[in-house]
Amino acid sequence: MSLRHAVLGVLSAQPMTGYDLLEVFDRSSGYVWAAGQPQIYPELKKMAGEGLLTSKVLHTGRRARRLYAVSAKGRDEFERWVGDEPEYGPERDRDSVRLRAMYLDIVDTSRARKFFEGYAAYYEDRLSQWRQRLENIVNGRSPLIKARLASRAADEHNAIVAYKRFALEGQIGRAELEIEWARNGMKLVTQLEASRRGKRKSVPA
Amino acid sequence: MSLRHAVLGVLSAQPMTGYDLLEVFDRSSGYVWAAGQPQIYPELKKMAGEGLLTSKVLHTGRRARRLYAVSAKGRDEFERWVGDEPEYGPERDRDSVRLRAMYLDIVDTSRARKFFEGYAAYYEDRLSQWRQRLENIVNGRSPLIKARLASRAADEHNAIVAYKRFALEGQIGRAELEIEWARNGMKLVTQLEASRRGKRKSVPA
DNA sequence: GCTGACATGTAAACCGTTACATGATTAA
DNA sequence: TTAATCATGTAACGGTTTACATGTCAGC
Repeated sequence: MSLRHAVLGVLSAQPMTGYDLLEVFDRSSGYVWAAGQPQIYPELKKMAGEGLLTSKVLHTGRRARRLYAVSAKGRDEFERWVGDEPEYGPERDRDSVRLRAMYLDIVDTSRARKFFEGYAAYYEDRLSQWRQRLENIVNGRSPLIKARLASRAADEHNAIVAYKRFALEGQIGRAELEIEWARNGMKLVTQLEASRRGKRKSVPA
Repeated sequence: MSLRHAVLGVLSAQPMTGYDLLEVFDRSSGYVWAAGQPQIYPELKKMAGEGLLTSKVLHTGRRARRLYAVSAKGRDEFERWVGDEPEYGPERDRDSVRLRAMYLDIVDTSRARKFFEGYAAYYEDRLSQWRQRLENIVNGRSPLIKARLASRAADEHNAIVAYKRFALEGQIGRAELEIEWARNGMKLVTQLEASRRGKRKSVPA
């Protein structure tokens, strides 16, 4: 149930519409929480209903848009959540990639190699996204970080940037590790191919 | 929807009851997929209904137990799944810990430190579980790996063990990385505490 | 007039979690 | 006899995904 906290985190920098939030939660944004459109709109409505958000309709040129902002209650709830001990749910102990990797012996080596290539490609993509986001945060070019810093005291700026940077460095480190794992996986496939060939040669001789 | 594939993977080593599977999918087993009891039993029933598993009731001494085994159809489905290109769903781009870490500036430093300590403790626990499982697999002491090797040709044993080992080494590497990240987080908290104290001292002077 | 970005939603299905529920067997 | 382990389930709820659905506005 972190979607609402992710929403509170983003909106605490700046009021936004559902459409704006969709962009932030898009997988390619480099943010650490992904969510689709059929999740965002109902959640915003629900949160407004619970008093965590306030909203008003804007009529600026284009079609009417609803702008959401964090209420005092929302700020409290977010602070409570960040400070609370996280519970480590079972979803952290579920990894379909590692699960698959355990059984690659039952498919041929070309499939196994493709599997690792795809995994590396996936994390290379994440890596570039996260690196870009990190850069935009440390050099203050991201509109969101700009708005956030503007709303906070100058002596807090250091910590605000430091934690965001640190979280993204964690993502980057993980991505690098997974890419390395995948590369080692490709090497393993090659080794297994060689040892199999070796055996086949020696048996018929 | 990997629970069924996790089940097929485990049962492909050896037929088992739901209760046995629960032990394997328990978070402390060091297996790479966690699932609870209200998930396992209905899923087994469903899979048997779809012809992926066969089952028979055992009356050996204790209370009647239902033993499940992978059918030919189940074996095919599992092979298909392992060989298929995985789709990388949005759940891979969701990390409530990193999300929280981004906003630690709004809580006091003792909370932030506790957060990182808890995260390190969590992965230290995982680490010891995975290391133990890895050891049991490479030295062939795990009953599951024994059964699996017994059911397969000798020239396949090498690859079977190698992939399982490699997957677990991936989990271990990730755990080590996360522990290091958490330790660096604690250092960051200390640094931020120091720089804040420094500022407070200099301002009233 | 059409395409693409803007902007917001609903419905059904699926997966997973928490809580509830039951009963047999074995060892202390 | 009582607690722990064995053994199997159901009900209600909550979160996520896929597919469906609608309409505006700007630029080509």
